[in-house]
Amino acid sequence: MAKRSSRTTIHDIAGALGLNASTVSRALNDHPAVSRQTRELIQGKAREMDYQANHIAAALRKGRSDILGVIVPAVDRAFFASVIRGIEEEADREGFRVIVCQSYDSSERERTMVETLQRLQVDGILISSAKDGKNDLEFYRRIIASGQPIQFFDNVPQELDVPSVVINDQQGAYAATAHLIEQGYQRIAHLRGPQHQHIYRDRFRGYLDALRDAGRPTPPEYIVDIVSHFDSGKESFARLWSLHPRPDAIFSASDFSAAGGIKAAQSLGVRVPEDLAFIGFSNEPFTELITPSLSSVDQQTLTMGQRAARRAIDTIKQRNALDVSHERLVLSPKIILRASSLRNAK
Amino acid sequence: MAKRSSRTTIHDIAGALGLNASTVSRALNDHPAVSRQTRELIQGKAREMDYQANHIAAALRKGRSDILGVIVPAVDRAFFASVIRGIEEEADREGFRVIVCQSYDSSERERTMVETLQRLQVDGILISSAKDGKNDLEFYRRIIASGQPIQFFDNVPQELDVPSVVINDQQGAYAATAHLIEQGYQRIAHLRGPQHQHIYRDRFRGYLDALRDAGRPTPPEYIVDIVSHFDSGKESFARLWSLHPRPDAIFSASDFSAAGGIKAAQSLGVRVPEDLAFIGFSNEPFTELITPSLSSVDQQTLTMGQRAARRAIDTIKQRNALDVSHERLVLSPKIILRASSLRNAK
DNA sequence: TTGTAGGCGTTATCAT
DNA sequence: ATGATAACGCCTACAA
Repeated sequence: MAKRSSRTTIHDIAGALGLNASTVSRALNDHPAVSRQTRELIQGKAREMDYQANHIAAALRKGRSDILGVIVPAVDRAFFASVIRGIEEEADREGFRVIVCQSYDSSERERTMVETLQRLQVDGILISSAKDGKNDLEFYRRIIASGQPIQFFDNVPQELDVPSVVINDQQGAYAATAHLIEQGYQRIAHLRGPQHQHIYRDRFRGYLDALRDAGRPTPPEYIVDIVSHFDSGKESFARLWSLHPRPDAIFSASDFSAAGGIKAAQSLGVRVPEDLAFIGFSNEPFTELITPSLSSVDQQTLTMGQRAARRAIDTIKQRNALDVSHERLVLSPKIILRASSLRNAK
Repeated sequence: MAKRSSRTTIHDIAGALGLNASTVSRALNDHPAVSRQTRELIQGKAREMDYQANHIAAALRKGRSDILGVIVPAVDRAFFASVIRGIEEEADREGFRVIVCQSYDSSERERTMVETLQRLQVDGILISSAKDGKNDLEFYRRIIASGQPIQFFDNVPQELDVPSVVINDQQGAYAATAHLIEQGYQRIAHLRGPQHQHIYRDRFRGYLDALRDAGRPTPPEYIVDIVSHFDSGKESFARLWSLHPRPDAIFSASDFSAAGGIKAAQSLGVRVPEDLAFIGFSNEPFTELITPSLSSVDQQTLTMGQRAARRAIDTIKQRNALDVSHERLVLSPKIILRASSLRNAK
């Protein structure tokens, strides 16, 4: 091993000044019990010697790392990128760093990442669980029992009673459907996401409730199963358009499928929203770029990240105090109305 | 302080087994000089006692953390999200963790993040510099001189001779423009990004070169300055469409502006690509969702991340050996042809 | 093959 | 107000 270009340590500074390392440590941490003189002397010398505190050593000693670990399925999905942004903002404010890991929606990988983060001695872990249906509840229970601060958001393993921040999918779906009804649409179809995921079950339920509350029937053929993708929307449109009577509005559990549906409709000369209205879910960035722009349900991603981080940090700091945040925080989504569902828009 | 729910350490295991901590350490690290028997005994006990290695302690001792720090302007831009994914993939393969920080395009914040990462003792730093034009070259030079492995990607501070991975913007712009020429378009305009950023200067140059090589003139009024945004594209279209003769194709340095231009064109009944063709830059995810789908220049983001990480890791591992990676790696972009620029598409 | 001892850089607890 | 000392958990010469 070549000699590491060894950084200056508090001992180096102490040596150069004929002082003790502990004094230097105190001075650098603005400890009150150090004279103004020596503090300034030390801080000056530190700058001069280009001193960089060794966070690792401090973490080892203090038993905390001031790091938050975040696990999401993938950072390149707009939803998670935005939640992470929220987490970062809040963490920053509190002097925490953030490590981001991706599970690629594999529960096994997710568990590996949890262990990795623990080895790194992160102070808290924030997780949006992998959606492969293979979550190991025992694994999570053990973590929680161990006292390790952990905070879920977005997707929470089922039947697990854990602190979490989620949005009310059902409410969002209800609002979206009710909006279509208000606009005067009569036959409202639903592109339904995979029902083994509860977020999609909730969206389906919101759709049903809104129709029921409006006294509308729900012809089963108006409910089409999709996966959240563009092509899925194209196919679904074809299927729905072959029905009699045809639907005149579609609430899609996915923006991507809605966009696919719009494109397929337009290629047949169907006018959106005059002949067929669309509203999606997630408020993906592209929704305002397509023609017509796509109405959607915003999931308050920034807020979700901020809240999740704040709760995690609170838990970390109050390890011994009242444990305030073992509840589930439910955020209200917000429907964003755009051209694809507005009859009177010019 | 309440007693930390103290994790089990190698000493605990050693105690439980009547062995020495160093033996436990060796066994856990598969050191060859430990008998099969004791190794298995120890590893079994470790599992039983739910032992989690303390990465922090090991990092302090070994002087390495196996962590890579990444600084980007913002994780919620598709470009960076994808590069990060590439970095993660490669890092993962090599047993490195990744910490992601955001500069929000503030050079000052970027410097703060660099210092934070150094305090965390990351083994290497990857940066896409903030684009506010306030990069402190001296700051970077000091880091490089200090021997800290650092690797730039995408946006590199000017006049700084550092290891970096970039794409060839000029080449991409050239190819995009040449494609429009090939398709038979005669009067090709350019939505030009802010010229204080070299990526936009390069794109402009590529555009000019392609026209020159094809023997085409370049009427100055066909060059319109934009910022990379939707509305900017709308305005630019209006400006261009008022000219005589009107352009029949537009190469935009930004996908967003191209999308804005398309929307504005369509609202006037202009047909795309028959009356006016468009090609953008960046291959943003939404490009295939809008109507017509938008041709664009793909920036090989995943590859960029992988290469940058690989080079950083190589540097880290070869601290003493031949320093292979102080060069600039230039990736070739790839033009993606879609309906917005294809005359014969159905 | 295993044990001993020292140290990575910092902070907390004594004592002075 | 400052100094001395020990300890955080791990790794690695070196010794046995």
